[in-house]
Amino acid sequence: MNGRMRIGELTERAGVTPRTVRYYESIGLIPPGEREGQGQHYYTEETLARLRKINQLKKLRLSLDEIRDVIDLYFIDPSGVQAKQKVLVVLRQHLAEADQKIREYQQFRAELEDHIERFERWLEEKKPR
Amino acid sequence: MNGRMRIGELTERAGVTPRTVRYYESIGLIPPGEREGQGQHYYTEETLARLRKINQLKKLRLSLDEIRDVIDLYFIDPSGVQAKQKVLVVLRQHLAEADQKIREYQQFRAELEDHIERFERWLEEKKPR
DNA sequence: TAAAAACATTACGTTAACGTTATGTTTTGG
DNA sequence: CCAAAACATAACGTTAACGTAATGTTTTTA
Repeated sequence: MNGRMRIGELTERAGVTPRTVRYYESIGLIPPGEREGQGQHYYTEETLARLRKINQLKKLRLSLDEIRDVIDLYFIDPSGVQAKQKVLVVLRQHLAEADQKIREYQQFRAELEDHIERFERWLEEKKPR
Repeated sequence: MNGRMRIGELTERAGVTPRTVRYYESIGLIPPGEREGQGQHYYTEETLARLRKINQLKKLRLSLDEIRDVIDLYFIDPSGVQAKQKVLVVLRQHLAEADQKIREYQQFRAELEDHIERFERWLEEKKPR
């Protein structure tokens, strides 16, 4: 009933797979589950909370790298102000990148139309029979 | 002089690296250079022409897979009509995909702005000093 | 107490088109 | 003829976030 759980409960409650938990441990996104000697790992409610926060941030399309840069703030400063300020910076970057991508694709699109027209004209000229 | 050359001349004239030539050979984009017994490979003018045509198609942003589907036509049908017709189909697909990408990024962009606004308002409310 | 769950660990696979060592062989120029 | 180019081959690296075996151990349950 308390906050001590094995990976099965953790993953079920967090909505992730064991593979994901272990991967996050391996990259330092969440603390490694404690273990008694060898054998299985035990996790806490705080780790569960971390996983849920990570999932929220993933929905905002933050990468795991970006999440790692802000996740601790959520637990150091419970008000969430500092974390959200930092996330906001990232979101603005993403916005700029999205704008850039849109411009690139529009540019590519224009070139494509140009090529297509050229091809069509070339084929028209070749085929007047 | 004639059309018999080793990889050095081939790559220099085609504007690619030896690695690229060997990679293309390995995926069947160009015929393997002939060799006498063991040792070095010799290439022909036609292979050079193929490489140049491949480069042209790459400028149109065709993938190597897509190029493989059309490259032979350029040498089977010297008029180029069939090849260009096939390329045209690919270009139109790319156009559709570009449009799709643009829509996706615009959607993402809109969501981002939404999130950003939310964050800004949340931070405003928290900080009324 | 023995079989069934659950868990742990290792490692390959996923996309595209080569770049970059590392090492060994062949050809060429003086 | 020998050193310097040029060439050949094999194999790892590159991006992100895990999925998916394969195999072995621990915990739970009947």
